[in-house]
Amino acid sequence: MIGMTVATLPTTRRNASQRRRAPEIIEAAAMVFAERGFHGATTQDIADVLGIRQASLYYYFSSKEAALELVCLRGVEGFFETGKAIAARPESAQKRLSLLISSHLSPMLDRGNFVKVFLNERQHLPAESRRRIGRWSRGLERIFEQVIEEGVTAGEFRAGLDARLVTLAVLGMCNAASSWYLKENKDVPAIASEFSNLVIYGLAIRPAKRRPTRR
Amino acid sequence: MIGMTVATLPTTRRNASQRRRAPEIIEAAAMVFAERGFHGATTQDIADVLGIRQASLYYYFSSKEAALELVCLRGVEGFFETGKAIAARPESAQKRLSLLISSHLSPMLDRGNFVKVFLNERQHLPAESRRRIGRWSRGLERIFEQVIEEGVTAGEFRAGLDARLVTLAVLGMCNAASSWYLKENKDVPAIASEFSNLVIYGLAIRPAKRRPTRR
DNA sequence: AATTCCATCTATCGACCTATAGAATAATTA
DNA sequence: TAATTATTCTATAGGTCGATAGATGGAATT
Repeated sequence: MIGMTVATLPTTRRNASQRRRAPEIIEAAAMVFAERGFHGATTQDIADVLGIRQASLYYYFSSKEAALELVCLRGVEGFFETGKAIAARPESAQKRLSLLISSHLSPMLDRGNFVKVFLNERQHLPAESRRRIGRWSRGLERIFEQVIEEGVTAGEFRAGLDARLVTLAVLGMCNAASSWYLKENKDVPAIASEFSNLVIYGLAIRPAKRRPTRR
Repeated sequence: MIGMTVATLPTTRRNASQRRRAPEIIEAAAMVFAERGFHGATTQDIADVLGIRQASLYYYFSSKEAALELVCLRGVEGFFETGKAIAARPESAQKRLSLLISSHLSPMLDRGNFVKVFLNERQHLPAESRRRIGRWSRGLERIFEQVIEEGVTAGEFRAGLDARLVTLAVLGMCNAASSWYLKENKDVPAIASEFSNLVIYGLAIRPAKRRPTRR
């Protein structure tokens, strides 16, 4: 359309990544939203982090809500896919649940703010994108739930447990980490290991009855 | 005190509860804050719930932040005291931890919105009241942590577990319930029972090794 | 060198929201 | 019933914030 010479796109068309600073801008938004919450944060706050003017942000996103959506998308991305891959492995339910816990915790290392914003602020997304993103997280819940049920039918886990409640317990436990892992001095593998032990032993069939160590 | 006959306060001084609707107003605030978050909610939203004018609210609280503080106070009240009482009982650590979990979950029945607001919105309190309220919740964490440590030294729980991480796991698990217990169709005793089992079995010393049921 | 494009800037509008002042009404007490 | 007190109202000030329009300067392209 513009600047065409002869054929289609003969010259080294500058189709290179437009908005080069986009990742930096969205990271700043994640940081500010994580710290103050979506409604508590102002676009001015984001601009301050970047050292640019408030209005300049609108070159990178069309609205504050759009920025939230970008942050939330990076906050969920990968969770469902890796979860699905782990659930499909040919290993014991114990092993798979343990891996699910690890992989659920690991994104906190490199994109903790994104995950935190997704967890706490997704309710403020406009209806449409909220539903879209909500599907991902319900999908992930189903993955956990199913592995737990498989563990029960395989005889690895206690019969009679409520897989739904256990799922909510495990996810609640893991997700809470996003709110304290910066303050506490614990590294992700240590957290994953402690949580896995708690859950795996907690669900396991107890081999023999034994009265609580008196004395 | 009230209804004295002769001496001080000759007439039936109307020292009765001023601001009669105060509990109703603060409940409406809790509901709105729980639903939209502190900054996402407007005083108009609260007034709409009550069917009064926005400005009339200021007869009941001096600022929106003051309303948040009132809600948060009811959201934490009792947790620390009952926790302390349970921890002091002369029972096994298992039993006490189990009771701590139950009692931590039960306020969701009658004041779920207050608890939810405390958990999610306390960060937006003015610095002073945030610190004051923060002390309560750190106190509660210490109670859990100590009971867990006592369980280890008593030989009820696995040696080598990280009591701090387990505390954060248990509280994360329980607190998450405030965000889903209305949607999920689970009653509080069922949740408490499932969570207790998970945690108590998860921490318990396993009586015997047993390889995962192959086939 | 001229042109086009990218990124950021200045300036500002309009909407929304908290909080105050003071009038008006309802309830209670003397 | 009159006086007093409690509650809600109207009106609006004052501030903040998101978003738009259009200008500016620099970099890349031709």
